[in-house]
Amino acid sequence: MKASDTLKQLPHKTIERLSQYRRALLICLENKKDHIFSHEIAKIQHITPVQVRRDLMLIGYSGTLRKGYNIQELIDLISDIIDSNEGINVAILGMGNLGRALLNYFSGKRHKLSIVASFDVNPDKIGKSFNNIPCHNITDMEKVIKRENIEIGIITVPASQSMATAKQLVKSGIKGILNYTPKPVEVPEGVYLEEYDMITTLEKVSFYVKMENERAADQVIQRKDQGTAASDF
Amino acid sequence: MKASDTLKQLPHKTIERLSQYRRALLICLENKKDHIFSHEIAKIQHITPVQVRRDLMLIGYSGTLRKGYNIQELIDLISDIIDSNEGINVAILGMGNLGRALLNYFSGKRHKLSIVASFDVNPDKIGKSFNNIPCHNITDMEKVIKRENIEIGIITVPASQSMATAKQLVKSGIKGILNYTPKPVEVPEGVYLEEYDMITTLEKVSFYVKMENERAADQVIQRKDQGTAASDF
DNA sequence: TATTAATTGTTAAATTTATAACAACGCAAA
DNA sequence: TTTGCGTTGTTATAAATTTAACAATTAATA
Ligand SMILES: NC(=O)c1ccc[n+]([C@@H]2O[C@H](COP(=O)([O-])OP(=O)(O)OC[C@H]3O[C@@H](n4cnc5c(N)ncnc54)[C@H](O)[C@@H]3O)[C@@H](O)[C@H]2O)c1
Ligand SMILES: NC(=O)c1ccc[n+]([C@@H]2O[C@H](COP(=O)([O-])OP(=O)(O)OC[C@H]3O[C@@H](n4cnc5c(N)ncnc54)[C@H](O)[C@@H]3O)[C@@H](O)[C@H]2O)c1
Repeated sequence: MKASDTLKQLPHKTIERLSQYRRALLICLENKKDHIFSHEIAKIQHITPVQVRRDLMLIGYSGTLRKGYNIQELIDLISDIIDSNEGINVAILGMGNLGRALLNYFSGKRHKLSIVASFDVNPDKIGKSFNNIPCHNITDMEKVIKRENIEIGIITVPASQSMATAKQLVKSGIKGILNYTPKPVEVPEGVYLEEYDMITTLEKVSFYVKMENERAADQVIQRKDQGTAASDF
Repeated sequence: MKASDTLKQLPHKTIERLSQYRRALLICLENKKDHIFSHEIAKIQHITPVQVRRDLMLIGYSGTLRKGYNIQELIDLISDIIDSNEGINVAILGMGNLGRALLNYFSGKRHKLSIVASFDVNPDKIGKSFNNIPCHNITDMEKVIKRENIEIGIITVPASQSMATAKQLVKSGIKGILNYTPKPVEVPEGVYLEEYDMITTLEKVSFYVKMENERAADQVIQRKDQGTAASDF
Protein backbone atom coordinates (compact mmCIF):
# COMPACT_ATOMS: atom_id res chain seq x y z
CA MET A 1 0.00 0.00 0.00
CA LYS A 2 1.27 3.47 -0.91
CA ALA A 3 1.81 6.12 1.72
CA SER A 4 -0.90 8.19 0.10
CA ASP A 5 -3.33 5.34 0.67
CA THR A 6 -2.86 5.36 4.42
CA LEU A 7 -3.44 9.09 4.34
CA LYS A 8 -6.71 8.60 2.59
CA GLN A 9 -7.84 6.58 5.54
CA LEU A 10 -7.03 9.15 8.18
CA PRO A 11 -9.97 9.50 10.56
CA HIS A 12 -12.15 12.52 9.81
CA LYS A 13 -11.52 13.82 13.29
CA THR A 14 -7.79 13.60 12.75
CA ILE A 15 -8.11 15.71 9.61
CA GLU A 16 -9.88 18.40 11.60
CA ARG A 17 -7.29 18.29 14.33
CA LEU A 18 -4.41 18.49 11.86
CA SER A 19 -5.85 21.75 10.61
CA GLN A 20 -6.12 22.95 14.20
CA TYR A 21 -2.61 21.83 15.06
CA ARG A 22 -1.20 23.72 12.12
CA ARG A 23 -3.08 26.83 13.10
CA ALA A 24 -1.70 26.59 16.64
CA LEU A 25 1.79 25.81 15.37
CA LEU A 26 1.77 28.84 13.11
CA ILE A 27 1.04 31.00 16.15
CA CYS A 28 3.86 29.31 18.08
CA LEU A 29 6.26 29.94 15.23
CA GLU A 30 5.49 33.65 15.40
CA ASN A 31 6.52 33.53 19.03
CA LYS A 32 9.98 32.30 18.04
CA LYS A 33 9.50 28.80 19.38
CA ASP A 34 11.10 26.05 17.34
CA HIS A 35 10.09 22.88 19.18
CA ILE A 36 6.97 21.83 21.00
CA PHE A 37 5.86 18.89 23.19
CA SER A 38 2.71 16.88 22.71
CA HIS A 39 1.35 18.11 26.02
CA GLU A 40 1.79 21.71 24.94
CA ILE A 41 -0.18 21.19 21.74
CA ALA A 42 -2.74 19.27 23.76
CA LYS A 43 -3.22 22.07 26.24
CA ILE A 44 -3.83 24.62 23.49
CA GLN A 45 -6.41 22.38 21.84
CA HIS A 46 -8.07 21.16 25.04
CA ILE A 47 -7.31 17.54 24.28
CA THR A 48 -4.96 14.91 25.70
CA PRO A 49 -1.28 14.52 24.80
CA VAL A 50 -1.99 10.93 23.76
CA GLN A 51 -4.46 12.13 21.19
CA VAL A 52 -1.82 14.40 19.72
CA ARG A 53 0.85 11.71 19.65
CA ARG A 54 -1.55 9.27 18.08
CA ASP A 55 -2.51 11.71 15.34
CA LEU A 56 1.14 12.41 14.61
CA MET A 57 1.86 8.70 14.55
CA LEU A 58 -0.88 8.28 11.97
CA ILE A 59 0.76 10.80 9.68
CA GLY A 60 4.14 9.22 10.34
CA TYR A 61 5.86 12.11 12.05
CA SER A 62 8.47 11.51 14.72
CA GLY A 63 9.69 14.00 17.23
CA THR A 64 12.80 13.83 19.35
CA LEU A 65 12.69 12.56 22.86
CA ARG A 66 14.00 15.59 24.66
CA LYS A 67 12.92 18.42 22.42
CA GLY A 68 9.57 17.22 21.19
CA TYR A 69 8.41 18.10 17.69
CA ASN A 70 10.08 20.48 15.29
CA ILE A 71 7.40 23.06 14.64
CA GLN A 72 8.42 24.02 11.12
CA GLU A 73 8.81 20.41 10.01
CA LEU A 74 5.44 19.52 11.44
CA ILE A 75 3.75 22.47 9.77
CA ASP A 76 5.29 21.43 6.46
CA LEU A 77 4.20 17.83 6.84
CA ILE A 78 0.63 18.75 7.78
CA SER A 79 0.56 21.11 4.83
CA ASP A 80 1.74 18.33 2.54
CA ILE A 81 -1.16 16.23 3.72
CA ILE A 82 -4.08 18.59 3.85
CA ASP A 83 -3.19 21.14 1.21
CA SER A 84 -3.54 20.54 -2.47
CA ASN A 85 -0.25 20.88 -4.34
CA GLU A 86 -1.63 23.07 -7.07
CA GLY A 87 -3.81 25.11 -4.74
CA ILE A 88 -7.58 25.29 -4.76
CA ASN A 89 -9.74 28.19 -5.86
CA VAL A 90 -12.80 29.18 -3.89
CA ALA A 91 -15.86 31.34 -4.53
CA ILE A 92 -18.30 32.94 -2.13
CA LEU A 93 -21.95 32.99 -3.10
CA GLY A 94 -23.78 35.96 -1.60
CA MET A 95 -21.88 39.09 -0.61
CA GLY A 96 -24.03 39.99 2.40
CA ASN A 97 -22.91 40.48 5.99
CA LEU A 98 -21.53 36.99 6.41
CA GLY A 99 -20.11 36.64 2.92
CA ARG A 100 -18.15 39.87 3.19
CA ALA A 101 -16.95 39.00 6.70
CA LEU A 102 -15.72 35.61 5.52
CA LEU A 103 -14.06 37.02 2.44
CA ASN A 104 -12.25 39.53 4.57
CA TYR A 105 -11.27 36.86 7.07
CA PHE A 106 -10.10 34.16 4.67
CA SER A 107 -8.31 36.43 2.24
CA GLY A 108 -4.62 35.68 2.23
CA LYS A 109 -4.84 33.39 5.25
CA ARG A 110 -3.69 30.24 3.43
CA HIS A 111 -1.31 29.92 0.49
CA LYS A 112 -3.16 27.04 -1.06
CA LEU A 113 -6.73 28.26 -0.65
CA SER A 114 -7.53 31.35 -2.68
CA ILE A 115 -10.86 33.08 -2.82
CA VAL A 116 -10.88 34.28 -6.40
CA ALA A 117 -14.49 35.29 -7.01
CA SER A 118 -17.76 36.23 -5.38
CA PHE A 119 -21.31 36.34 -6.70
CA ASP A 120 -24.49 38.22 -5.90
CA VAL A 121 -27.84 39.24 -7.41
CA ASN A 122 -27.76 42.78 -6.10
CA PRO A 123 -26.88 45.24 -8.91
CA ASP A 124 -25.22 47.53 -6.34
CA LYS A 125 -22.70 44.80 -5.61
CA ILE A 126 -22.19 43.25 -9.02
CA GLY A 127 -19.13 44.66 -10.78
CA LYS A 128 -17.63 45.98 -7.57
CA SER A 129 -14.68 44.45 -5.78
CA PHE A 130 -14.48 43.45 -2.12
CA ASN A 131 -11.00 42.86 -0.72
CA ASN A 132 -9.83 43.12 -4.34
CA ILE A 133 -11.97 40.15 -5.31
CA PRO A 134 -14.50 40.87 -8.08
CA CYS A 135 -18.21 40.33 -7.43
CA HIS A 136 -19.91 38.75 -10.42
CA ASN A 137 -23.52 38.46 -11.45
CA ILE A 138 -24.84 35.14 -10.21
CA THR A 139 -26.07 34.42 -13.75
CA ASP A 140 -22.41 34.23 -14.84
CA MET A 141 -21.64 31.56 -12.28
CA GLU A 142 -20.96 28.64 -14.60
CA LYS A 143 -18.83 30.71 -16.96
CA VAL A 144 -16.67 32.20 -14.19
CA ILE A 145 -16.32 28.96 -12.21
CA LYS A 146 -15.05 27.13 -15.25
CA ARG A 147 -12.83 29.95 -16.42
CA GLU A 148 -11.23 30.48 -13.01
CA ASN A 149 -11.07 26.78 -12.19
CA ILE A 150 -13.04 27.20 -8.96
CA GLU A 151 -13.51 23.95 -7.06
CA ILE A 152 -15.15 25.04 -3.79
CA GLY A 153 -18.19 27.23 -3.20
CA ILE A 154 -19.16 28.84 0.09
CA ILE A 155 -22.88 29.53 0.27
CA THR A 156 -23.91 32.65 2.17
CA VAL A 157 -27.05 33.64 0.27
CA PRO A 158 -30.41 34.05 2.06
CA ALA A 159 -31.56 30.65 3.35
CA SER A 160 -34.46 30.55 0.89
CA GLN A 161 -31.95 30.58 -1.97
CA SER A 162 -29.51 27.96 -0.67
CA MET A 163 -30.87 24.99 -2.60
CA ALA A 164 -31.09 26.89 -5.88
CA THR A 165 -27.55 28.12 -5.41
CA ALA A 166 -26.26 24.64 -4.61
CA LYS A 167 -27.92 23.29 -7.76
CA GLN A 168 -26.27 25.95 -9.87
CA LEU A 169 -22.91 25.22 -8.28
CA VAL A 170 -23.23 21.52 -9.03
CA LYS A 171 -24.22 22.29 -12.58
CA SER A 172 -21.13 24.46 -12.88
CA GLY A 173 -18.95 21.51 -11.91
CA ILE A 174 -18.09 22.44 -8.33
CA LYS A 175 -16.30 19.77 -6.27
CA GLY A 176 -16.99 20.90 -2.72
CA ILE A 177 -19.63 23.03 -1.02
CA LEU A 178 -19.59 24.70 2.36
CA ASN A 179 -23.11 25.80 3.25
CA TYR A 180 -23.47 28.37 6.01
CA THR A 181 -27.19 28.92 5.62
CA PRO A 182 -29.53 27.26 8.09
CA LYS A 183 -31.30 25.49 5.25
CA PRO A 184 -29.61 22.20 4.32
CA VAL A 185 -29.04 21.47 0.65
CA GLU A 186 -28.77 18.25 -1.34
CA VAL A 187 -25.93 17.41 -3.68
CA PRO A 188 -25.21 14.40 -5.83
CA GLU A 189 -22.63 11.76 -5.00
CA GLY A 190 -19.12 12.99 -5.72
CA VAL A 191 -19.65 16.54 -4.49
CA TYR A 192 -18.30 16.92 -0.98
CA LEU A 193 -20.71 18.82 1.25
CA GLU A 194 -20.17 20.36 4.64
CA GLU A 195 -22.97 22.25 6.36
CA TYR A 196 -22.58 24.41 9.39
CA ASP A 197 -25.24 26.34 11.21
CA MET A 198 -23.78 28.65 13.78
CA ILE A 199 -26.93 28.63 15.84
CA THR A 200 -26.44 24.95 16.62
CA THR A 201 -23.17 25.70 18.37
CA LEU A 202 -24.77 28.49 20.34
CA GLU A 203 -27.65 26.24 21.33
CA LYS A 204 -25.21 23.58 22.43
CA VAL A 205 -23.44 26.04 24.71
CA SER A 206 -26.82 27.14 25.99
CA PHE A 207 -27.85 23.56 26.73
CA TYR A 208 -24.77 22.79 28.80
CA VAL A 209 -25.01 26.08 30.65
CA LYS A 210 -28.61 25.23 31.48
CA MET A 211 -27.55 21.75 32.65
CA GLU A 212 -24.85 23.19 34.86
CA ASN A 213 -27.34 25.66 36.32
CA GLU A 214 -29.76 22.85 37.13
CA ARG A 215 -27.03 20.71 38.60
CA ALA A 216 -25.98 23.57 40.86
CA ALA A 217 -29.62 24.14 41.90
CA ASP A 218 -30.01 20.43 42.70
CA GLN A 219 -26.99 20.52 44.95
CA VAL A 220 -28.46 23.40 46.91
CA ILE A 221 -31.66 21.40 47.39
CA GLN A 222 -29.69 18.36 48.49
CA ARG A 223 -27.78 20.40 51.01
CA LYS A 224 -31.05 21.75 52.35
CA ASP A 225 -32.49 18.23 52.66
CA GLN A 226 -29.44 17.09 54.55
CA GLY A 227 -29.70 20.12 56.77
CA THR A 228 -33.33 19.33 57.65
CA ALA A 229 -32.55 15.71 58.28
CA ALA A 230 -29.72 16.62 60.61
CA SER A 231 -31.93 18.97 62.59
CA ASP A 232 -34.25 16.05 63.31
CA PHE A 233 -31.73 14.60 65.69
CA MET B 1 -33.84 8.05 38.31
CA LYS B 2 -35.65 11.22 37.28
CA ALA B 3 -36.47 11.94 33.64
CA SER B 4 -34.19 14.96 33.82
CA ASP B 5 -31.30 12.68 34.74
CA THR B 6 -31.59 10.64 31.57
CA LEU B 7 -31.61 13.88 29.61
CA LYS B 8 -28.37 14.93 31.25
CA GLN B 9 -26.80 11.89 29.74
CA LEU B 10 -27.87 12.49 26.19
CA PRO B 11 -24.89 12.01 23.86
CA HIS B 12 -23.29 15.26 22.79
CA LYS B 13 -23.94 14.40 19.18
CA THR B 14 -27.60 13.90 19.92
CA ILE B 15 -27.79 17.37 21.45
CA GLU B 16 -26.37 18.84 18.26
CA ARG B 17 -28.79 16.89 16.12
CA LEU B 18 -31.77 17.89 18.24
CA SER B 19 -30.95 21.50 17.51
CA GLN B 20 -30.70 20.66 13.82
CA TYR B 21 -33.93 18.68 13.84
CA ARG B 22 -35.77 21.58 15.39
CA ARG B 23 -34.39 23.96 12.84
CA ALA B 24 -35.52 21.68 10.03
CA LEU B 25 -38.90 21.12 11.66
CA LEU B 26 -39.48 24.84 11.99
CA ILE B 27 -38.97 25.16 8.25
CA CYS B 28 -41.38 22.26 7.62
CA LEU B 29 -43.98 23.90 9.82
CA GLU B 30 -43.83 27.02 7.69
CA ASN B 31 -44.66 24.83 4.72
CA LYS B 32 -47.93 23.77 6.37
CA LYS B 33 -46.79 20.21 7.04
CA ASP B 34 -48.01 18.75 10.31
CA HIS B 35 -46.41 15.31 10.38
CA ILE B 36 -43.06 13.96 9.25
CA PHE B 37 -41.39 10.54 8.89
CA SER B 38 -37.97 9.63 10.22
CA HIS B 39 -36.67 9.13 6.71
CA GLU B 40 -37.75 12.63 5.73
CA ILE B 41 -35.88 14.20 8.62
CA ALA B 42 -32.94 11.97 7.82
CA LYS B 43 -32.80 13.08 4.21
CA ILE B 44 -32.77 16.75 5.16
CA GLN B 45 -29.95 16.18 7.63
CA HIS B 46 -27.95 13.75 5.48
CA ILE B 47 -28.12 11.02 8.08
CA THR B 48 -29.93 7.69 8.38
CA PRO B 49 -33.54 7.23 9.52
CA VAL B 50 -32.31 4.89 12.25
CA GLN B 51 -30.20 7.66 13.69
CA VAL B 52 -33.25 9.89 13.85
CA ARG B 53 -35.44 7.25 15.46
CA ARG B 54 -32.76 6.43 17.96
CA ASP B 55 -32.36 10.08 18.96
CA LEU B 56 -36.10 10.45 19.39
CA MET B 57 -36.20 7.27 21.41
CA LEU B 58 -33.58 8.73 23.72
CA ILE B 59 -35.71 11.79 24.41
CA GLY B 60 -38.76 9.57 24.83
CA TYR B 61 -40.84 10.78 21.92
CA SER B 62 -43.17 8.44 20.09
CA GLY B 63 -44.66 9.00 16.68
CA THR B 64 -47.60 7.23 15.15
CA LEU B 65 -47.07 4.35 12.85
CA ARG B 66 -48.82 5.69 9.78
CA LYS B 67 -48.33 9.41 10.13
CA GLY B 68 -44.89 9.59 11.64
CA TYR B 69 -44.03 12.37 14.08
CA ASN B 70 -46.18 15.34 14.94
CA ILE B 71 -44.02 18.28 14.01
CA GLN B 72 -45.34 20.78 16.52
CA GLU B 73 -45.19 18.29 19.38
CA LEU B 74 -41.65 17.35 18.50
CA ILE B 75 -40.56 20.96 18.28
CA ASP B 76 -42.07 21.59 21.70
CA LEU B 77 -40.38 18.58 23.24
CA ILE B 78 -36.99 19.42 21.79
CA SER B 79 -37.44 22.98 23.03
CA ASP B 80 -38.26 21.67 26.51
CA ILE B 81 -35.01 19.78 26.49
CA ILE B 82 -32.50 22.16 25.00
CA ASP B 83 -33.93 25.53 25.93
CA SER B 84 -33.68 27.02 29.35
CA ASN B 85 -37.07 27.78 30.91
CA GLU B 86 -36.18 31.27 32.00
CA GLY B 87 -34.25 32.09 28.85
CA ILE B 88 -30.56 32.86 28.61
CA ASN B 89 -28.96 36.21 27.91
CA VAL B 90 -26.00 36.48 25.57
CA ALA B 91 -23.38 39.12 24.84
CA ILE B 92 -21.12 39.59 21.85
CA LEU B 93 -17.58 40.73 22.46
CA GLY B 94 -16.18 42.72 19.54
CA MET B 95 -18.53 44.50 17.13
CA GLY B 96 -16.42 44.00 14.01
CA ASN B 97 -17.43 42.34 10.76
CA LEU B 98 -18.20 38.98 12.31
CA GLY B 99 -19.70 40.32 15.53
CA ARG B 100 -22.16 42.54 13.68
CA ALA B 101 -23.02 39.76 11.22
CA LEU B 102 -23.75 37.35 14.06
CA LEU B 103 -25.75 39.89 16.01
CA ASN B 104 -27.85 40.56 12.95
CA TYR B 105 -28.27 36.86 12.30
CA PHE B 106 -29.06 35.67 15.82
CA SER B 107 -31.33 38.56 16.77
CA GLY B 108 -34.84 37.34 17.34
CA LYS B 109 -34.10 33.88 15.97
CA ARG B 110 -34.82 32.02 19.23
CA HIS B 111 -37.24 32.94 21.99
CA LYS B 112 -35.04 31.65 24.75
CA LEU B 113 -31.70 33.04 23.59
CA SER B 114 -31.48 36.81 23.65
CA ILE B 115 -28.50 38.87 22.70
CA VAL B 116 -28.84 41.76 25.09
CA ALA B 117 -25.48 43.50 24.90
CA SER B 118 -22.35 43.96 22.88
CA PHE B 119 -18.92 45.34 23.78
CA ASP B 120 -16.06 47.00 21.97
CA VAL B 121 -13.00 49.18 22.55
CA ASN B 122 -13.58 51.43 19.57
CA PRO B 123 -14.98 54.82 20.71
CA ASP B 124 -16.85 55.11 17.40
CA LYS B 125 -18.89 52.04 18.32
CA ILE B 126 -19.29 52.45 22.07
CA GLY B 127 -22.60 54.08 22.96
CA LYS B 128 -24.15 53.24 19.61
CA SER B 129 -26.73 50.53 19.03
CA PHE B 130 -26.59 47.74 16.47
CA ASN B 131 -29.86 45.93 15.77
CA ASN B 132 -31.23 47.86 18.73
CA ILE B 133 -28.68 46.26 21.02
CA PRO B 134 -26.43 48.72 22.87
CA CYS B 135 -22.67 48.54 22.43
CA HIS B 136 -20.86 49.09 25.73
CA ASN B 137 -17.31 49.96 26.58
CA ILE B 138 -15.40 46.76 27.23
CA THR B 139 -14.26 48.22 30.54
CA ASP B 140 -17.87 48.05 31.75
CA MET B 141 -18.08 44.34 31.02
CA GLU B 142 -18.38 43.02 34.55
CA LYS B 143 -20.93 45.65 35.57
CA VAL B 144 -23.17 45.08 32.53
CA ILE B 145 -22.89 41.28 32.58
CA LYS B 146 -23.98 41.14 36.20
CA ARG B 147 -26.69 43.76 35.80
CA GLU B 148 -28.20 42.15 32.70
CA ASN B 149 -27.72 38.60 33.96
CA ILE B 150 -25.70 37.56 30.92
CA GLU B 151 -24.61 33.92 30.99
CA ILE B 152 -23.03 33.37 27.57
CA GLY B 153 -20.36 35.38 25.77
CA ILE B 154 -19.49 35.15 22.08
CA ILE B 155 -15.93 36.23 21.39
CA THR B 156 -15.33 38.01 18.08
CA VAL B 157 -12.48 40.33 19.03
CA PRO B 158 -9.18 40.26 17.13
CA ALA B 159 -7.43 36.94 17.77
CA SER B 160 -4.66 38.62 19.78
CA GLN B 161 -7.29 39.76 22.29
CA SER B 162 -9.20 36.50 22.68
CA MET B 163 -7.47 35.26 25.83
CA ALA B 164 -7.70 38.60 27.60
CA THR B 165 -11.38 38.81 26.72
CA ALA B 166 -12.05 35.27 27.95
CA LYS B 167 -10.33 36.07 31.25
CA GLN B 168 -12.49 39.15 31.71
CA LEU B 169 -15.60 37.14 30.91
CA VAL B 170 -14.73 34.51 33.47
CA LYS B 171 -14.03 37.20 36.04
CA SER B 172 -17.46 38.66 35.29
CA GLY B 173 -19.09 35.33 36.14
CA ILE B 174 -19.91 34.08 32.66
CA LYS B 175 -21.13 30.46 32.40
CA GLY B 176 -20.48 29.66 28.75
CA ILE B 177 -18.14 30.96 26.06
CA LEU B 178 -18.29 30.57 22.31
CA ASN B 179 -14.96 31.57 20.82
CA TYR B 180 -14.90 32.34 17.10
CA THR B 181 -11.34 33.60 16.98
CA PRO B 182 -8.65 31.30 15.64
CA LYS B 183 -6.73 31.60 18.90
CA PRO B 184 -7.92 29.07 21.49
CA VAL B 185 -8.54 30.30 25.03
CA GLU B 186 -8.37 28.61 28.42
CA VAL B 187 -11.15 28.71 30.97
CA PRO B 188 -11.46 27.21 34.44
CA GLU B 189 -13.54 24.15 35.25
CA GLY B 190 -17.22 25.00 35.37
CA VAL B 191 -17.23 27.39 32.43
CA TYR B 192 -18.46 25.63 29.31
CA LEU B 193 -16.30 26.42 26.31
CA GLU B 194 -16.91 25.85 22.63
CA GLU B 195 -14.38 26.95 20.04
CA TYR B 196 -14.98 27.11 16.36
CA ASP B 197 -12.58 28.18 13.68
CA MET B 198 -14.27 28.51 10.34
CA ILE B 199 -11.05 27.92 8.47
CA THR B 200 -10.90 24.36 9.77
CA THR B 201 -14.16 23.52 8.06
CA LEU B 202 -12.96 25.07 4.83
CA GLU B 203 -9.70 23.14 5.04
CA LYS B 204 -11.63 19.95 5.63
CA VAL B 205 -13.66 20.50 2.47
CA SER B 206 -10.46 21.30 0.64
CA PHE B 207 -8.82 18.08 1.86
CA TYR B 208 -11.65 15.86 0.67
CA VAL B 209 -11.86 17.66 -2.66
CA LYS B 210 -8.15 17.09 -3.08
CA MET B 211 -8.58 13.39 -2.18
CA GLU B 212 -11.38 13.00 -4.68
CA ASN B 213 -9.26 14.68 -7.36
CA GLU B 214 -6.38 12.30 -6.68
CA ARG B 215 -8.68 9.29 -6.66
CA ALA B 216 -10.07 10.32 -10.04
CA ALA B 217 -6.54 10.81 -11.40
CA ASP B 218 -5.53 7.36 -10.11
CA GLN B 219 -8.45 5.77 -11.91
CA VAL B 220 -7.38 7.34 -15.17
CA ILE B 221 -3.89 5.89 -14.69
CA GLN B 222 -5.35 2.48 -13.89
CA ARG B 223 -7.47 2.54 -16.99
CA LYS B 224 -4.39 3.43 -19.04
CA ASP B 225 -2.46 0.54 -17.47
CA GLN B 226 -5.22 -1.86 -18.27
CA GLY B 227 -5.37 -0.51 -21.79
CA THR B 228 -1.68 -1.14 -22.32
CA ALA B 229 -1.96 -4.63 -20.86
CA ALA B 230 -4.86 -5.45 -23.13
CA SER B 231 -3.00 -4.24 -26.21
CA ASP B 232 -0.25 -6.73 -25.39
CA PHE B 233 -2.49 -9.58 -26.42
C1' DT C 1 -60.84 -11.66 6.03
C1' DA C 2 -56.12 -12.36 4.96
C1' DT C 3 -52.20 -10.10 2.73
C1' DT C 4 -49.06 -6.62 1.73
C1' DA C 5 -46.33 -2.61 2.44
C1' DA C 6 -44.52 0.83 5.25
C1' DT C 7 -43.24 2.56 9.48
C1' DT C 8 -41.89 2.75 14.41
C1' DG C 9 -39.21 1.42 18.67
C1' DT C 10 -35.66 -1.19 20.55
C1' DT C 11 -32.04 -4.42 21.27
C1' DA C 12 -27.76 -6.15 19.36
C1' DA C 13 -23.63 -5.62 16.60
C1' DA C 14 -20.21 -2.99 14.29
C1' DT C 15 -17.55 0.88 13.65
C1' DT C 16 -15.22 4.85 14.96
C1' DT C 17 -12.94 7.46 18.23
C1' DA C 18 -10.50 8.27 22.51
C1' DT C 19 -7.90 6.73 26.46
C1' DA C 20 -4.81 3.90 28.99
C1' DA C 21 -0.69 1.36 29.53
C1' DC C 22 3.89 0.78 28.94
C1' DA C 23 8.44 -0.14 26.78
C1' DA C 24 12.21 2.49 24.96
C1' DC C 25 14.92 6.31 25.09
C1' DG C 26 17.90 10.33 26.44
C1' DC C 27 19.43 13.63 29.39
C1' DA C 28 20.61 15.44 34.03
C1' DA C 29 22.00 14.99 38.39
C1' DA C 30 23.33 12.07 42.20
C1' DT D 1 28.21 5.04 36.56
C1' DT D 2 23.61 4.68 37.77
C1' DT D 3 19.25 6.42 39.10
C1' DG D 4 15.33 9.18 38.15
C1' DC D 5 12.46 11.96 35.36
C1' DG D 6 10.00 13.18 31.43
C1' DT D 7 9.10 12.25 26.81
C1' DT D 8 7.86 9.59 22.57
C1' DG D 9 5.70 5.81 19.82
C1' DT D 10 2.71 2.02 19.82
C1' DT D 11 -0.27 -1.57 21.10
C1' DA D 12 -4.19 -2.75 23.86
C1' DT D 13 -8.44 -1.40 25.96
C1' DA D 14 -12.48 1.30 26.63
C1' DA D 15 -15.98 4.45 25.45
C1' DA D 16 -18.87 6.75 22.27
C1' DT D 17 -21.38 6.65 18.25
C1' DT D 18 -23.54 4.66 14.34
C1' DT D 19 -25.68 1.02 11.87
C1' DA D 20 -28.12 -3.28 11.44
C1' DA D 21 -31.76 -6.33 12.51
C1' DC D 22 -36.20 -7.28 13.49
C1' DA D 23 -40.59 -7.70 16.07
C1' DA D 24 -44.72 -5.03 16.45
C1' DT D 25 -48.12 -2.23 14.51
C1' DT D 26 -51.19 0.03 11.33
C1' DA D 27 -53.86 0.84 7.36
C1' DA D 28 -54.80 0.00 2.73
C1' DT D 29 -56.02 -3.59 -0.53
C1' DA D 30 -56.80 -7.93 -2.66
N1 LIG E 1 -24.87 36.89 9.29
C1 LIG E 1 -24.41 35.85 9.97
O1 LIG E 1 -23.61 35.97 10.90
C2 LIG E 1 -24.84 34.50 9.62
C3 LIG E 1 -24.43 33.45 10.42
C4 LIG E 1 -24.78 32.18 10.07
C5 LIG E 1 -25.53 31.97 8.96
N2 LIG E 1 -25.94 33.01 8.20
C6 LIG E 1 -26.71 32.73 7.00
O2 LIG E 1 -25.94 33.16 5.91
C7 LIG E 1 -26.77 33.68 4.93
C8 LIG E 1 -26.41 35.10 4.63
O3 LIG E 1 -26.53 35.86 5.80
P1 LIG E 1 -26.26 37.42 5.76
O4 LIG E 1 -26.42 37.91 7.14
O5 LIG E 1 -24.98 37.69 5.09
O6 LIG E 1 -27.47 37.90 4.86
P2 LIG E 1 -27.52 39.15 3.87
O7 LIG E 1 -28.93 39.40 3.53
O8 LIG E 1 -26.72 40.25 4.45
O9 LIG E 1 -26.73 38.67 2.58
C9 LIG E 1 -27.28 37.89 1.57
C10 LIG E 1 -26.64 38.29 0.25
O10 LIG E 1 -26.99 37.36 -0.75
C11 LIG E 1 -27.39 38.07 -1.91
N3 LIG E 1 -28.29 37.19 -2.66
C12 LIG E 1 -29.62 37.04 -2.57
N4 LIG E 1 -30.08 36.10 -3.40
C13 LIG E 1 -28.99 35.63 -4.05
C14 LIG E 1 -28.81 34.65 -5.05
N5 LIG E 1 -29.82 33.93 -5.52
N6 LIG E 1 -27.56 34.43 -5.50
C15 LIG E 1 -26.52 35.13 -5.02
N7 LIG E 1 -26.63 36.07 -4.07
C16 LIG E 1 -27.86 36.33 -3.59
C17 LIG E 1 -28.03 39.33 -1.41
O11 LIG E 1 -28.01 40.32 -2.40
C18 LIG E 1 -27.12 39.65 -0.23
O12 LIG E 1 -26.01 40.40 -0.66
C19 LIG E 1 -28.20 33.53 5.41
O13 LIG E 1 -28.73 32.34 4.93
C20 LIG E 1 -28.03 33.44 6.90
O14 LIG E 1 -29.05 32.69 7.48
C21 LIG E 1 -25.60 34.27 8.50
N1 LIG F 1 -14.76 37.91 9.73
C1 LIG F 1 -15.00 36.62 9.73
O1 LIG F 1 -15.77 36.09 8.91
C2 LIG F 1 -14.39 35.74 10.72
C3 LIG F 1 -14.58 34.38 10.62
C4 LIG F 1 -14.04 33.54 11.57
C5 LIG F 1 -13.33 34.10 12.60
N2 LIG F 1 -13.10 35.41 12.67
C6 LIG F 1 -12.36 35.95 13.81
O2 LIG F 1 -13.24 36.76 14.54
C7 LIG F 1 -12.54 37.87 15.07
C8 LIG F 1 -13.17 39.13 14.58
O3 LIG F 1 -13.10 39.19 13.18
P1 LIG F 1 -13.63 40.44 12.40
O4 LIG F 1 -13.47 40.16 10.97
O5 LIG F 1 -14.96 40.81 12.92
O6 LIG F 1 -12.54 41.53 12.86
P2 LIG F 1 -12.77 43.09 13.02
O7 LIG F 1 -11.42 43.71 13.13
O8 LIG F 1 -13.70 43.57 12.00
O9 LIG F 1 -13.51 43.23 14.44
C9 LIG F 1 -12.89 43.23 15.66
C10 LIG F 1 -13.66 44.16 16.60
O10 LIG F 1 -13.21 43.97 17.93
C11 LIG F 1 -12.97 45.25 18.53
N3 LIG F 1 -11.99 45.04 19.59
C12 LIG F 1 -10.64 45.09 19.49
N4 LIG F 1 -10.09 44.81 20.69
C13 LIG F 1 -11.11 44.59 21.54
C14 LIG F 1 -11.18 44.26 22.90
N5 LIG F 1 -10.09 44.07 23.64
N6 LIG F 1 -12.39 44.11 23.46
C15 LIG F 1 -13.52 44.28 22.73
N7 LIG F 1 -13.51 44.59 21.43
C16 LIG F 1 -12.32 44.74 20.85
C17 LIG F 1 -12.54 46.12 17.40
O11 LIG F 1 -12.77 47.49 17.72
C18 LIG F 1 -13.44 45.63 16.27
O12 LIG F 1 -14.67 46.29 16.29
C19 LIG F 1 -11.11 37.71 14.65
O13 LIG F 1 -10.42 37.06 15.68
C20 LIG F 1 -11.19 36.81 13.45
O14 LIG F 1 -10.04 36.06 13.33
C21 LIG F 1 -13.65 36.25 11.76
